[in-house]
Amino acid sequence: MTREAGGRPDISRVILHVDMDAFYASVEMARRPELVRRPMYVGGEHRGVVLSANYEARRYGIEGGMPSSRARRLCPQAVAVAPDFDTYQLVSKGVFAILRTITEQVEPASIDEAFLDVTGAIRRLGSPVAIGELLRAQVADEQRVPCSVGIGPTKFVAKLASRQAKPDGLVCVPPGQVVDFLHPLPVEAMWGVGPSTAGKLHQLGLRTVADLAHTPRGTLQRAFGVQLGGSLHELSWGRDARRVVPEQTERSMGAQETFARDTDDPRLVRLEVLRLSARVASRMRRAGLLGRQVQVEVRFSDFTTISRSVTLQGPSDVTDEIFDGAWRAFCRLNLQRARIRRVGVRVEQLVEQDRAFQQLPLDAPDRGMREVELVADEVVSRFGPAAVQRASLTRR
DNA sequence: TCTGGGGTCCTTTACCGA
DNA sequence: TCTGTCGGTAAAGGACCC
Repeated sequence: MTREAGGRPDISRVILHVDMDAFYASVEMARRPELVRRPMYVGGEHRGVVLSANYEARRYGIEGGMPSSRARRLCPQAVAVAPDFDTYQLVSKGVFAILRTITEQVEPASIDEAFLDVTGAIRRLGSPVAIGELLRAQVADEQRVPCSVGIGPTKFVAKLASRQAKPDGLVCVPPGQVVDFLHPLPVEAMWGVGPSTAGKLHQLGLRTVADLAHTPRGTLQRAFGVQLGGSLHELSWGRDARRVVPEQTERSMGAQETFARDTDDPRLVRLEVLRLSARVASRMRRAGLLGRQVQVEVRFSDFTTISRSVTLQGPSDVTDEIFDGAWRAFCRLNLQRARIRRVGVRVEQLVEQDRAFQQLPLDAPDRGMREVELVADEVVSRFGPAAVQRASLTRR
C-alpha cells in the first residue's frame, strides 16, 4: 500500500503505455526500404489528410491531421503513399500478440497503442524498465517497426511518459516523481484538453499543469463541468483511478464518407447512405452484433455537422432495416438543397446477436432478408466484394 | 480548391409519467 | 383538476482522441 498525494490509500500499480512510432509510415518503410531516408507520409490523395508522417517528413513541418495539399506545399519532394489498412491491421495484431506474452492485462487503446498492467509480471520478467526494453526489442525484431514505451503508476502518467520517449525510446516515471514530472507540462498535455478547452484555460490564465493543480477543484468544475473539471484537478496531481481493462466491448459501429465534391443531389446522397448502411450492417454481422439505434450525420460544405437518430423496433443487423432507419432520420433534417460534404451512418446500442434474438417480439420484421445477406456475406468472403452487390449500388 | 474515418464520452435539452 | 416538480430516458451536438 502506498499513500498518494491526496491522502487516499491506493494499491500501487505499474502501468506500461506502448505506442508505435509513426505507425502507418513505419509499416510502409518496413516493406519499402527505399523510403527509409526520404520524407514520406501516408495519406489520402484528393481531399485527404496526412494519417502518418515519418520523422524525415516531420522536419519539414508535416504532421498527422494536416491536409495533404498543405503537406505537398511544405515538402514537394515528399513521397505520398496511399493507406493500406488491411496490412496495418495485420501488423497491429502481431504486435498485440507479443504484448499478450508479457501479460494478459493488455488494453488496446487504438490500432497502434495499448496499456499493460505489468504489476504481476515483475516477479517473472524483471524490473518494469527491463520489461519495457524486452517488449521493444521483440516488436522491432518480429514486426520490424519501432515503438516507444512509457512507464508510470497510472495510465495517464504512462501515456505522457511514452510521448516523451518518442521516437524509439523508453521513459519511466517512478511514483515519487510524478508531480515533478507533470507540473511543468503545458495544459495541452492533459487528457481531455483539446483546442477548445485549451483556449478557455488560457483565458483563465492557466498555462501549465501546476496552474491547474493550484486552482480549486470547484472553480474548474464551474468552468468546465463536474466531470472534466474534476478530472483535470485529479490528473494534475497524478491521481487516476482508471484500471487497465482487457477486452473492451464496442458501443457503436459506423461508416462515413466524404464526397469527392460537395453535392446537393438527393439521389446521390440516398445512394451513399445505402452504401454506408450496407457496409456497417456487414461489419456488424461479421462481429455478431445487432444495434437498435441508427444515427445519420451530415457535414455541410462549411464543415458544420448535424445528426439525427431513430430507434428501430428491435435490434438489427439487416442492411434494409438499418438503411430504412438512416433514411428516415435523414429525411427529418428537411434539407433544401444544402451543399453536403460528407454523410455517415452509425449504429448504437449494440448487443450480441445470440443474446438479442431471445428478446425478439413475435411480430418482429421478417428475417428472410437477413438469411439472404448472410449467404451474400459468405460469397463475398470467398470471391471478393464485387461478387455480390445490390443492383442499386452497382451503377456508379 | 485546406480540414479523413474510426470511435468515446459528456452535457444540454426535451419529453414523459408519477 | 390544475400546476409544479422530479427523475429517468432519448436525442442532439460538442469536444476529444488516434
